[in-house]
Amino acid sequence: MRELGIGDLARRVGMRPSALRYYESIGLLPPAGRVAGRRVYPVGTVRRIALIKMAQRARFTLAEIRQLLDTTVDRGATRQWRALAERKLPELDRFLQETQALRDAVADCLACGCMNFDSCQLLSSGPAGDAA
Amino acid sequence: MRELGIGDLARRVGMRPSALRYYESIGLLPPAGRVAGRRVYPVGTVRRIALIKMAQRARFTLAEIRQLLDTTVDRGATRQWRALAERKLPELDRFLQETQALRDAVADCLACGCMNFDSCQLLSSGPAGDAA
DNA sequence: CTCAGGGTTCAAGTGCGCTTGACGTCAAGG
DNA sequence: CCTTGACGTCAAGCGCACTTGAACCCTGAG
Repeated sequence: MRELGIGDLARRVGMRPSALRYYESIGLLPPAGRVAGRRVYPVGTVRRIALIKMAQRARFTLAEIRQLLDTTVDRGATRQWRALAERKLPELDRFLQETQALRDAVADCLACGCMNFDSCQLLSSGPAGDAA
Repeated sequence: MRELGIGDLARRVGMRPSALRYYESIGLLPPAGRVAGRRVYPVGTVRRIALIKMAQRARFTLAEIRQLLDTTVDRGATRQWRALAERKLPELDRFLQETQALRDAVADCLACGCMNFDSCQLLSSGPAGDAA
């Protein structure tokens, strides 16, 4: 079975058909082929959706993900994809750093013996530079 | 100046007053003191908001953040805060791992010479375990 | 005194990421 | 033949995190 109906696909990727239709509607998935009016997806779609979910977990919006993936889909866009990926990398790194900082803050806080996160001494200095 | 009006506070933390009122309405900020009907905030609120933003950047919902912080605010809740923090730590770690994985995937992909993220060979094996 | 510039409340609106509902079509099975 | 069930479309709804608008009040500078 090299093609999947929307229900099958949805089950495979753990989403609802409505979500897949929605993705198509916003151009995140290419228009599915039709057989008797019904959508049929090549199995590769499973992988594409896995990528989407991956990027989503990293806080990319669907619009961003569409850019990441859509710079694609036909030939030629390699250059564009690379440009975008290179742009995204530092963003990801920055985000990772921030999150790591929070993680460490929580961990330190636990180790520090303070009463709670809000009142922790360790955090008084660091986390978010004030914006005055 | 040990107390701030809502406008001042908003400016300091780079948000709009409406957001601060909203935070209060959902219990994320304790009810501000009032002077002639107007909210006044102790300067410490700046720090609290910095923490909120920090946690937000790490994808905590405001409801979760409220829990993280509210286990607080009066005495006694230390135990609770610790329990919650300990619960959150692994979540954070998991999230960090996933994000790191995405970052690496993008980086590898750039290095791999593939046409785009979607078609990258390197990713064919790894990212999201299928759910069939 | 006046009035501009904040502040107050409450209800409704916004954008994102979907879901749900109403209604319709079609193919397969009893 | 008729029903069942999965699929189709389209519009509306939902939860989150806020913003905006309408209507009102207060303070203080000119």
